[in-house]
Amino acid sequence: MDAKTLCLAVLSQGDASGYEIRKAVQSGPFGHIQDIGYSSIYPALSRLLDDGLVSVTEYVQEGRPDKKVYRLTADGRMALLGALQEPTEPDKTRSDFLFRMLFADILPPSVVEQMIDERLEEIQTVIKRTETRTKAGFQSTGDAFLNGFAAAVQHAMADYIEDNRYQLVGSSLVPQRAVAE
Amino acid sequence: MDAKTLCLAVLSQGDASGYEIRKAVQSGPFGHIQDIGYSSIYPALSRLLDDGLVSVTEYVQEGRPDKKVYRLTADGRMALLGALQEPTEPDKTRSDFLFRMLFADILPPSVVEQMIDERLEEIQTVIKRTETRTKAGFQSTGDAFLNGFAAAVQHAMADYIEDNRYQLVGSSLVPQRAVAE
DNA sequence: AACAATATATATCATTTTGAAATAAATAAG
DNA sequence: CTTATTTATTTCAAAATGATATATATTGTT
Repeated sequence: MDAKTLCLAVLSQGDASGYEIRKAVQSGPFGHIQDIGYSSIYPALSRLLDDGLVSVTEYVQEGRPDKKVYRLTADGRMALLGALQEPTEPDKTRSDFLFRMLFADILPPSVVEQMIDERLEEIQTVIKRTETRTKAGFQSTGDAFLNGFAAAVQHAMADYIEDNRYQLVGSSLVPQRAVAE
Repeated sequence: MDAKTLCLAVLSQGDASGYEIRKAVQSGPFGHIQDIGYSSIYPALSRLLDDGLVSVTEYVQEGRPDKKVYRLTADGRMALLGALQEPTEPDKTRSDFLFRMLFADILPPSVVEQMIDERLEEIQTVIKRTETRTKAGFQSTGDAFLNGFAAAVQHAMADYIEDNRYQLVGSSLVPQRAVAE
């Protein structure tokens, strides 16, 4: 999703500043499937404001920039509804980890081992996060669905990696020291 | 991975033109985890050429632009090796489908149904592609690992969606016409 | 108590990436 | 015979990314 739609989506769950939108995306249900930085959020909010899809209230603060809290307008709500019904593009995954595994043959086994261990830890972290969220309860059906989805996929990944890592490291053609001979 | 590294990676498996690099990424093992368009490839190749990481041979053709076939240089091979050992950033998924499922409550059930069916079909397509690739054999250990990984994850996703779709559609709070009042 | 780290909050900039279109002919499919 | 696909590169506007700047309150650590 583009930054504008993502902002609309977050705002549909409650008013928020740009800063808070970021937090919501990072730690909320969107976290598994989207990422966004300030440099996308703030321009997006400006354009949404120009287009009348959000309104803003400025809270003067001392010590930090004034907080601008955005709220979805009726038009904004319609725009979100519209965007949600546009054709979906296929899911995409970017995996630095798998990219490297493609070259496991030419990497030192110890490096491959470490990458695998790190990836497994990452997965465990995500799994724990989904469990925490499950215990905390869900705001919507979709939220629950997504959390379960994430858990299922993460488990499948961890299982596969654990069951097949030996293929990558066991068969390496480049033992750590043999080359020098 | 950035476009340059991805080009180096493809070229490490054999010489190729920009056009062929795209094809290789689309249909090869990279396909599951990377995507790249011409508008990223060609500038990347230019920069790699400037940096001496690839060399080029131009084949004059009639009827279509001259074909420029790129080849990894020794420096290029080293650069790839280096890039592969840089710290990996966490995997990322972008899912238009899941994004929409978060809002299943406020979408017409028929629309949600259709999105789910389409997504399941997409998954089946990917599964078939992995099966084809499995039968065709693999170029490397990593290739086999990745194919199996993709298969495992796709199956997990399909299973989860099939087992839990009723949650999304059964419980819709917004029957198709109620909003207008 | 002093100090470091993190959280709050927005803005901006250069670099990359993306998606689309322009161009043009050969080849495959119907 | 006509249409669709494949081959092949280039270019452009729009969007996203990552980093940095700014400045203070709050929390955590020794």
